[in-house]
Amino acid sequence: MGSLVPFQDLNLCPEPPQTATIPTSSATGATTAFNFLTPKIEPKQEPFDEPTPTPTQTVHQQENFLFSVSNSTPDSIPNPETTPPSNVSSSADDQNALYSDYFRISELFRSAFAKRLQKYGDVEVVDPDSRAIVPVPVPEQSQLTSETGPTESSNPERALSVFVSRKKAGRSNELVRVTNLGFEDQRHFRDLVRRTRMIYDALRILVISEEEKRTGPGRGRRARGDLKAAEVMRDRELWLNRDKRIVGALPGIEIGDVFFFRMELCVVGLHGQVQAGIDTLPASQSTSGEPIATSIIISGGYEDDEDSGDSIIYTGQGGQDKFGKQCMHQKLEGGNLALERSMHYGIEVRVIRGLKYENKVSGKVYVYDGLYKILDCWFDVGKSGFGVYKFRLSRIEGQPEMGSSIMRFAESLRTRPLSARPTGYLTLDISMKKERLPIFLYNDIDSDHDPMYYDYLVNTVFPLNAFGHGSNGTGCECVSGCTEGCFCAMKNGGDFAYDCSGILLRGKPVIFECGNFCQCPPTCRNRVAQHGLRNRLEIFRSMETGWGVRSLDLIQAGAFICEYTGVVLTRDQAEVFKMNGDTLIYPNRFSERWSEWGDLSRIFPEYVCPSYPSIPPLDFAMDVSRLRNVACYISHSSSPNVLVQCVLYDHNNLMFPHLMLFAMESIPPLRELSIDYGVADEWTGKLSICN
DNA sequence: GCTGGATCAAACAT
DNA sequence: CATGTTTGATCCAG
Repeated sequence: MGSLVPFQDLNLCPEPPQTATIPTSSATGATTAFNFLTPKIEPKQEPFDEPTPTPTQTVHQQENFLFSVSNSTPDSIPNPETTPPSNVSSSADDQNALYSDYFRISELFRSAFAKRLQKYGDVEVVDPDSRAIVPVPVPEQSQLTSETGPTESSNPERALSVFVSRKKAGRSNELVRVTNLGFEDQRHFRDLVRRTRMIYDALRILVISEEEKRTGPGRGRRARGDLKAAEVMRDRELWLNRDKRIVGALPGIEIGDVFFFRMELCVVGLHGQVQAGIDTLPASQSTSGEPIATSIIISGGYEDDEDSGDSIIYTGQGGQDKFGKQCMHQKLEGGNLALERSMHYGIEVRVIRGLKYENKVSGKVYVYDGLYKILDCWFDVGKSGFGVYKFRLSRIEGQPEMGSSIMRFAESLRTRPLSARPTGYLTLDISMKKERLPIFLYNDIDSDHDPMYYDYLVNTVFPLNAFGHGSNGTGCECVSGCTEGCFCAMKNGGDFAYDCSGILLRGKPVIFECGNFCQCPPTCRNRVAQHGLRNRLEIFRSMETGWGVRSLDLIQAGAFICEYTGVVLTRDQAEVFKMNGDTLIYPNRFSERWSEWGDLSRIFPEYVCPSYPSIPPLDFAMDVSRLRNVACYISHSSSPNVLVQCVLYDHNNLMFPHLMLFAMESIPPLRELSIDYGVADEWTGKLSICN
């Protein structure tokens, strides 16, 4: 173990392609087997060429060499990433207009939601009066209003205040259930939710950092970025699911999704109350004049709750003083009445659990745990001696495992891995203590030990001449840590790339972290990726993706995950290695997901986008044949949850940046990580056809 | 349309 | 760090 193995002896493609099954119906989109112990992609065109547009590529299966990429006519398979939904508009001009507006979420959602549901999904209007669920067609979508946005502001400082207009729209009173979404629609809504949450996070962090800039660091009360971001998005009608009151599952939201703020739940429409635990269609808006409950949050605020996972005894609301002590009897009104009525009509409720989580300084994280039926309702005397309403809820069967129990399980894995999972671990640290946190290797499905046979490479190996290029003495002199406007901040375009807790604010062509030539301490906020792992990772074996990577910790959106390491080869060197059949990575192929992260200018044109210096295209390859790190086992997805960001810190040669991986969304524990390797998307479909 | 009350927040002070 | 305090935003009922 741990010794170098000649590449001839390596079995890089141990699995026949037939066993590399590609999921075709998973709601998470296509996480496919693209890493280096699973089928190898052999590009036909020159590796250093610009990546060809994905719609023109398809993948064919070959006899002994697995797969190859070849060109085909562009019209073969439309790429959902670049092709606007075909059923949304008819004329070419409309298509173009829609495409250019693709990222304007509100319009997209309004049109896509109404029309897509009409075409693919069943929308049922829930009618309590008839005690039946009646399918009805979705009303014709109203004309898109083209708003004239606020006048452009050339001053970035003013950008935030410009966001807020005074237009408000309430929630809809139409009670609806969404079912039978096709794969494409699931993926569409998933991307929509993902983009919405990304905007929310970017805005939230922006508000906090702008406020900090104004008042100075650590002075006064911190701005409530969670509230402000939601307000801005509501004014811009960027909240999801406001035009329909959805009962049951929400399109684009999966069981196990984790949210960091209550307002985030409002923004995506999972739960519309800022503080209240029971969300309802209010009596005043219900056709029957009765309130109907749609979702609840169980968060530990009521002493009479009893939560055993699949079954819950949930206490109604009310009867508490301002400190949360029961001080009077509850009444059968509002949310309590709504839960009773939902039980009466057999309407299921979404359940969200609020959990304390160590990574979060205060407050809670919120996990969507799926749908529950209300079985029973009674009036009881609570622990404090006052009357409370109680509801017995039971989880509907056949749903994926609860996110909250996965989080509990991950917690036990972190502390006592061997007692939580006695068998299956091949090693409890494949990095052999080279990383600052151990990386588990786990396989409970076959006898493959392959990752054990490589030396672990914690830092990328650069060519010697990488350090020769103008790298002498260019650093800051901030002895007590970098501040706004310092030398290193200017190198990054005036702003640091990270917030104070190391969250990536905004993707850039390259980030200049402080390094050897800087006077600042290791704790400087401009040093993030160079410090290595912050989350405990695990390489695991799966039926779907061969080897994959997941985290035992909850990863916050924008957080650093790990570096993608290897031995950097120049173009000439790569030619030689390629002939050896070595496994090479071509960084210029990675899809540039960093450009999406934190970029508000696509949504808010008045938000002035700082201009970045152009950097030379990535013109190197990386050898991972013998030395590699955990990143090499991350699977490919065309709708990934991890992005690649170039970072420099130990040298200043723009030709050879570090490839650093950051989370594109909140990633729950034990959910597989994925990168967009930039390979053709269609081979997902092709492979499933071939198989 | 306005207003006030209720509400299983979130951040900070103690 | 558990508990209290402060500042909130939204929704709904009247």
